[in-house]
Formats: sequence, structure tokens, C-alpha cells
Amino acid sequence: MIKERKEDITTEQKILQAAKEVFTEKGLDGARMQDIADKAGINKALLHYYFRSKEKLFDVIFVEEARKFMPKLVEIMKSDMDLFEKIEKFVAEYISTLMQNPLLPIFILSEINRNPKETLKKILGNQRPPLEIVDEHLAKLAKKGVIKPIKAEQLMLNMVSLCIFPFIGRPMIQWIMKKNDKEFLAMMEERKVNVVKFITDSIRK
Amino acid sequence: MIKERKEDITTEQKILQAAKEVFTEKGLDGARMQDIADKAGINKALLHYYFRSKEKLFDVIFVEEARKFMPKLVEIMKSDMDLFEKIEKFVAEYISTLMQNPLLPIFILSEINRNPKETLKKILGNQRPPLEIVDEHLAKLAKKGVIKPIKAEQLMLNMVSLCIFPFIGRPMIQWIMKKNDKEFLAMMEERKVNVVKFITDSIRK
DNA sequence: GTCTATATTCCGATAGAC
DNA sequence: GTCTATCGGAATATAGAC
Repeated sequence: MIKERKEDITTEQKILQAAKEVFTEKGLDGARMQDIADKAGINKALLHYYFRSKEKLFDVIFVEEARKFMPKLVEIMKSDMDLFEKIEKFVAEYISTLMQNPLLPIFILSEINRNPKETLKKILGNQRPPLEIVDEHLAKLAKKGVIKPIKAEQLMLNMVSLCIFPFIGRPMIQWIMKKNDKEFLAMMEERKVNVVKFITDSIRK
Repeated sequence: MIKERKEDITTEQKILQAAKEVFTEKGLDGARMQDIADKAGINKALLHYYFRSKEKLFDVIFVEEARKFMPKLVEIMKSDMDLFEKIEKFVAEYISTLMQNPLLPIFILSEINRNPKETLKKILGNQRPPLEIVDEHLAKLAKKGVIKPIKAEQLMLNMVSLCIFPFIGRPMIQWIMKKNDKEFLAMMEERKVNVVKFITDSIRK
């Protein structure tokens, strides 16, 4: 933050990396500054030197992770792709993101639940997916007889649910299905196809 | 716990009720004994008198809530109902349960994520849904041409995802869709039908 | 910038009177 | 059983040397 030479960038980076790991795993309340310091290979005082307080450090991590978590539903849905292409693109991309950041959903959604208003204002502001546009789009396709009638709200909620939930329920799912980490990820990889098929089979006429 | 006369049952009850509210809202780490005491209208010392420690009190709440959370997938799936009836029954019953306990999923799944092994052993043991039976069942129906081929694993994961996720993402969903609590619950009520339709439309041939 | 040592705050838990 | 007062530890945060 103050030193600027090449090798020294790494201290702040190391802190951020360590903080990300500890916070995503334990949440704000469960995380310990000591653990973050240990993982970063430095000591507690230095954390405060760089970020003043636990809350401030947490905020940096949180908004960064929240950005990753928010699906690009808006952009994808507004593009001029075919509906079925949109669904395929969204599901595949989003599941890929989550496979690389498996703890993201439970981390973000837990924190939102603990402190909804503040948190949501911070990360969403007034962003909203273009439900009306998608609704028109769906209505048109339904009229043409290409798909069954469905509300954008419901369709998008279903898409998101099918992508995100397995990661939130991951430990339980692995336990019940007796899968190790590798097998779970393989299942998620398969799911990219399965979920798309599940959705399109449902809405297609 | 010690006194047995009628009016006095309420102290322990009051504690349990207060503890349930605070723990489900804040989680183990975020909950404060002081808040529980305040909400129960007693003082901290009395909490310890009744439950010895925060952890012990938490455990009581947790196993009680976990039982509610675990869907009766096993029983329903093993019954001799028609597949589509099973799906309908499961979805409607489960969404009803969650509407009455909206914080249940995020509470249980957060705690599982913080401490997977211990927690899962405690609440699940060796319980597992009869995936093989359902798989056979699904294979038979697929052969008859009633449904498209699908793995039990995927079907059940999809069912559970579609029911649970909206409650986990509730604050975010309400924010994005500009719905108040009443409107959200109305949407979940509608969803009982919508989700069943979504699933059956997908697998039916 | 980085460390050691220490201050400060908070919170779970206990002692002891009633 | 219930309360007030207090202890003791843990965790965040700061002071100050290097």
C-alpha cells in the first residue's frame, strides 16, 4: 500500500489471499485475524497496518467476491442470442465459475442473510435484471408455439436455483451420495449438460 | 428442568424459543448469549443454569431444526405412489415446511459448511435416500416410454434445489424483484404448482 | 514495513446472595 | 430458580522499538 517496489506488492496480496480463504470458509463472525495473519505468514499488527480493522478488510473481500457471484444474467438475457442458446451459455458459464469458487454462494448468501439491507445496497444498488424484456420475449415465443408459457421470474429463479444450490448443499450432498471431491466436481461438470436439458425439456413445446 | 409445576415450564420454553430465533438468524458464531437472554426476558446466568454452555444450548436447537430440514424424501420415494404423485407431494409439503421456517435452510447449511464432518454424522448418521430403488423405478418408466431417461441423483437434486434455493436467496430475490414479505410468500405458494409443472414437463415424454 | 508487547473490549462462564 | 456482580479468556486493536 505504501512501498511500491516489485517484491513488496506481495504483502498486501498475501493478506488479501489469506483473508479471502479464511473469510469464505468461516464467515465474518467465525474468522480470526490471527488465522489470517498465520496464513499470510505475517503477524496481526500488520493486518491493521494495511486495513485498519477486521470489518474494513472483510469489506474488501466481500465486494470482490460478491462481484464474482452475481451472475451476468442481465447481459446474457439482453443479448440477441436465441433463448435456448442463452440458457445454455448462462448455465455452463455460471457452473464453471462456481466450480472454481465453490464456497462463493454460501459465503455471500450467509452474509446477506445476516445483514440484508446494508449488504444488498452495497453490492446491488439498483441493478435489476430486465424481467420485462425477458417476459415479452417469452410471451412472443409462447405465442409462436415454440415454448410453453412461463414467467421470466420463475424461469430465471429456476435456472439460478439449479446452478447454485448444489454448491451450497455440497457437504450434505457428498455425504449422502458418498462422493469425494473429484467425483462431486465431475458430477457438476456433467450437470452443465443435464441442467440445460432439464430446463429446455421443460419449457420447449 | 428442575421445577415441575405448570407455570414454570415456560422458562425453559422461553429460552428455547429465544435461542432458536437468535441462532437461526445469526448462526452459532454471530449469536450472543445476552441477546438470547434479553429475548427470553431473563438474564445470562440463567441460561447457563439451564444449559451449562452456549454450545450445549446450540446443539439442542440445531438437532431439532435439522430434523425439520431433512426432507422426507426417503419415505415418500419408497411409498407406492405414482412417480408424479410423489413429486407433487414432496414439493408441496416441503415448500410448506420452508414457508413456515424460512431461515431453516441457510441456518442448517451454513453450520454444516463450517463443520461438515461432525455435524453430518450427528444429524444424518448413515441415512441415505434409496437412490438405487428410485433409479430402477425411473429406468422402468423410461423403458415404458412414460418419461425420458434421467438419473435419480439428478432428479432428486433438481427437486431439492428448486424447493430450497429461493429461501436461501430470499433477501437477494426480494430485493431484485422488489417484493415485500407477503408477496414473496405468495410467490412461494404459487411455486408449489409451478415447480411441479416445471419438473414433470421436463421428464414426461 | 514489520515486529513484540500491551492495551482494550467483549463475551462466555461462575460465585454467591436472595 | 433467579438475580447481581465479577472473573477469566479470547480477540481486536494500538504503542512503540527496530
